[in-house]
Amino acid sequence: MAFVVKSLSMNSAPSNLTNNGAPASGAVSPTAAPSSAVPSPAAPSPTFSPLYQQIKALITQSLQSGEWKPGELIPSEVELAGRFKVSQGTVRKAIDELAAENLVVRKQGKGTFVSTHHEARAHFRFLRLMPDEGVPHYPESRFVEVKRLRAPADVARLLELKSGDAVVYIKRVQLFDGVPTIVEELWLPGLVFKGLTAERLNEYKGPMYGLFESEFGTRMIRAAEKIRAVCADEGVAELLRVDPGTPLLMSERVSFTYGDKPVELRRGLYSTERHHYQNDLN
Amino acid sequence: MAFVVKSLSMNSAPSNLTNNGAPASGAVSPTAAPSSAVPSPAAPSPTFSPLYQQIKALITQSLQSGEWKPGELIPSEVELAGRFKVSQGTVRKAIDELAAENLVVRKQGKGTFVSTHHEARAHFRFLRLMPDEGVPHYPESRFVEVKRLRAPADVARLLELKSGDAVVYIKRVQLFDGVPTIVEELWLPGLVFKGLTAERLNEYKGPMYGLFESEFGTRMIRAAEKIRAVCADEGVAELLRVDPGTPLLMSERVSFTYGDKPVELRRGLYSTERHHYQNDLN
DNA sequence: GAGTGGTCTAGACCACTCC
DNA sequence: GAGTGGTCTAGACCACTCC
Repeated sequence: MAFVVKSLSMNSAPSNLTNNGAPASGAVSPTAAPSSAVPSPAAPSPTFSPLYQQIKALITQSLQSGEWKPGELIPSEVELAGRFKVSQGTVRKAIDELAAENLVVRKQGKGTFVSTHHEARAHFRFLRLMPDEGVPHYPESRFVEVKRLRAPADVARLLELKSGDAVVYIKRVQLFDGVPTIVEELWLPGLVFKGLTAERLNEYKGPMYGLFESEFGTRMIRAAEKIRAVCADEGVAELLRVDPGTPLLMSERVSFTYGDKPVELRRGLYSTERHHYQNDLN
Repeated sequence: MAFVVKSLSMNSAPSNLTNNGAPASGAVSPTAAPSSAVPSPAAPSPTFSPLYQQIKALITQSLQSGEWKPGELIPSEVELAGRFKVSQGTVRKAIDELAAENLVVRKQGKGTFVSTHHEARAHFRFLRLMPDEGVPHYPESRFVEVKRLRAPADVARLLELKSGDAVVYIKRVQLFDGVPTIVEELWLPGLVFKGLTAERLNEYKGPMYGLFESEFGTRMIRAAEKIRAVCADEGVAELLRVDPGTPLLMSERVSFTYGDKPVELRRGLYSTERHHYQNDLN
């Protein structure tokens, strides 16, 4: 891993949790008990945060620090409840939200697992281009260019870097059933993706996010995409084997890891002759 | 309303709820009680459905039937728990899911409200075209054509009608700050949208989904969209005041009401000169 | 102060997986 | 049979709204 995160001791009771909700731990009996024994704090905290949100933040830190790695089983709800000295219900509510955000996956009877990009389930969460006919599948990659350069101003701004900071630049073509369909350029922070080379990319089979997760300790957890229509210029037309002037979808995507930190800028051109961008509005 | 839904009597105890989960109502005391008094059913139901899902279905029926109308307050959790003879926690879990699906909106201290398209919050759930600069706002509509016709085969298929069934056809241009940006065609089932005329559309201010909800008892609750890039033909170019051949986004959207019933087909062409289609991948 | 949704606990039992 | 997440209950108290 390229970065270090101050690790919390998860094994000691977290004495800094603030229970500004319901009955204090251990101070309650099943029959109605006077709660006046517990002195209430001076005033309701202005930065009120429910216990389960605090637990969620602690679990997220363990995910981010790599204490529990992608694909691994995390401790059971009962065990986490014991560690954090809260009820199972509170842990459950924290994990519910993490599952809704796709950070973990629950499997009844087995346990809760850290999400990973190394599974079919995850592949189409970020790739929205679907074939008009036939079964969706993952495209083949051909890398056109991989190099390190200094971030241009617009790239630096979107990645929250300083203009001129080192970035890794990647250009590739993606093919479905041998038909070139996507041309895209990527920019990644040089510091985080030190050692990312064309060789590493060519060796690796499967989505790049799997490689980023396994080899660079960086998990993409959400992305913001802006889409426009453009015409193919000559260079792109050649790569996609279409006529210059053919209309293409243009996507600009910024992907974020933990803490809403942007760690990838991707600009793609999609041929929509035999594919379409699928979106469900819920 | 153009259709009739068999209404459930919500005021009588629903005797057909199946509690195939935990302790039977009223058969449990706080101290460990023998549960053998409750005879277990012959075998675990093959179509196992948790109680809260059954409650959710009952609430959804009340929403669909118009017993609780868009914008209105629904009964409190405590009251619903009493009606359905379940705990507040079970009602809460049912409503949690309905809120996640945007069918209802919870407001702490006030109650739970039926969602409506008559509020700023809802407007941008289906309109994803955002200005490159400035604050998002709702476009002005100019109706080009409104007529009734027989559904072509492709339209009938997507709306789950028979080819030749009556549909309402609408063509309009939408303008942001006076600049024509969207041309779209809509097809609606004739039976449901009886009486929808150019006059009604012109009188109405605000998003069409608000009109559909208030005047035709049909609420759009989700949609599936497919997006492609195309070139403007001469007719569209004139309406959008762009050069013929200009690249445009083409969206085909099918919208669904309760029960996953398709009730609108919309085909739109978007100019992305000063706007972009915004999508967040979570 | 009364009513609403929101949080938290403790405890029981179920569905499912793995041995 | 033991362990996991999933459901359900009852009850307490909190944050927020409205009067």
